[in-house]
Amino acid sequence: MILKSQVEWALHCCAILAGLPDGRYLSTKALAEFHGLPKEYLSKALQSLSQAGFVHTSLGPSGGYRLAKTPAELTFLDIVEAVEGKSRTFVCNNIRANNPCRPSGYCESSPCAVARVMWEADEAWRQKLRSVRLSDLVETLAKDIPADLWKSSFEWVLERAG
Amino acid sequence: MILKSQVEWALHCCAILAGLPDGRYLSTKALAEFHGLPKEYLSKALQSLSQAGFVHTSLGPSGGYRLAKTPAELTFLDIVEAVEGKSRTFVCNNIRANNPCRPSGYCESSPCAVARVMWEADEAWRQKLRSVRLSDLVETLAKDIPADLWKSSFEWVLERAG
DNA sequence: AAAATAAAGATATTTAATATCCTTAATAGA
DNA sequence: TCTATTAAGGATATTAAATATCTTTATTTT
Repeated sequence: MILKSQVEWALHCCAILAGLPDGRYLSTKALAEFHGLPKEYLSKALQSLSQAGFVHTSLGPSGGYRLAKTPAELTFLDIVEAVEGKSRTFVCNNIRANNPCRPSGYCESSPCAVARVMWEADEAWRQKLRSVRLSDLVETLAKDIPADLWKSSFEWVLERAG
Repeated sequence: MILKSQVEWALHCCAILAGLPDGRYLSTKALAEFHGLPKEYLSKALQSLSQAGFVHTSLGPSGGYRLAKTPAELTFLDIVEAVEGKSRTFVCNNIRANNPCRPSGYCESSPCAVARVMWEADEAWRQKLRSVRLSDLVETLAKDIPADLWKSSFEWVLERAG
């Protein structure tokens, strides 16, 4: 069980968009080039963010994406769920219902105990993702690299932002 | 991203094995029949548990599986990891390394900030799974179904246990 | 009018999950 | 000793999901 690589892409793209000045847009092409990703496929991840309402889009030359919310209003969970979907990572097939000793017509009152635990773990995962904001990520990313690389990266981005 | 259904199977099988009297074994055939699962494929999940050292096996007629530890010594995480593997659910492809502004030869000092958060969430998931023991599951399962169904189920199992 | 863009649908390609089948070695019981 | 039954593991097939690529369309800026 491994998350789609699109999750990683979307998080990095949002981090870049977070640094974009108000009113400007960054295209799929620029985001793909900056991260060394396949443009067409990255586009699908960005479409997911758009459908979830986390980015605004603009058409035509100088079009592209910008965040629809402030970086403090966006969490990891928002972005992960936009790309990966909101369904739980454990699916209960209710195999207890196959127990040959069951009276026919017997019906469970509650979800399977196995599923309940797995879903609690899933929720712990989501809770952690919910607790980290995009603004936290940007802050950490900035600390992790030399200031001049940070600066030149945003110059590179701004040259391509419409 | 969804866990293998074998995870669900392994957890239910361990719960049954937890109720098996000392020294007795339950075969793949019986476990598959009890849960309505494909015997050959379930066998692979049980082999994973065996390789991880959580069950003992016995060959020949009246052979099969029994737990290698007490239900209190086995956690959800043990069983999930035996079947699903221990690798993290988020793989970092280090796409920050593709940043065109990077000086060649530049080397990161720490893992990517995106990955660090995703791995913390992964760890929260594991921590929750680590906190629930097989004995807890058995207790809950027993509470969830009528006592007579519980009893007849174990009679069914014991009739087939070598 | 021309060029660039996002969106979305169609279609491959690759990888992982889900099986099934077969052979081998071990073992219990007749 | 013989037979039936078992786990283990390898080989292979099938199905579903992830990863891409290509094309068309509508929109918008210049």
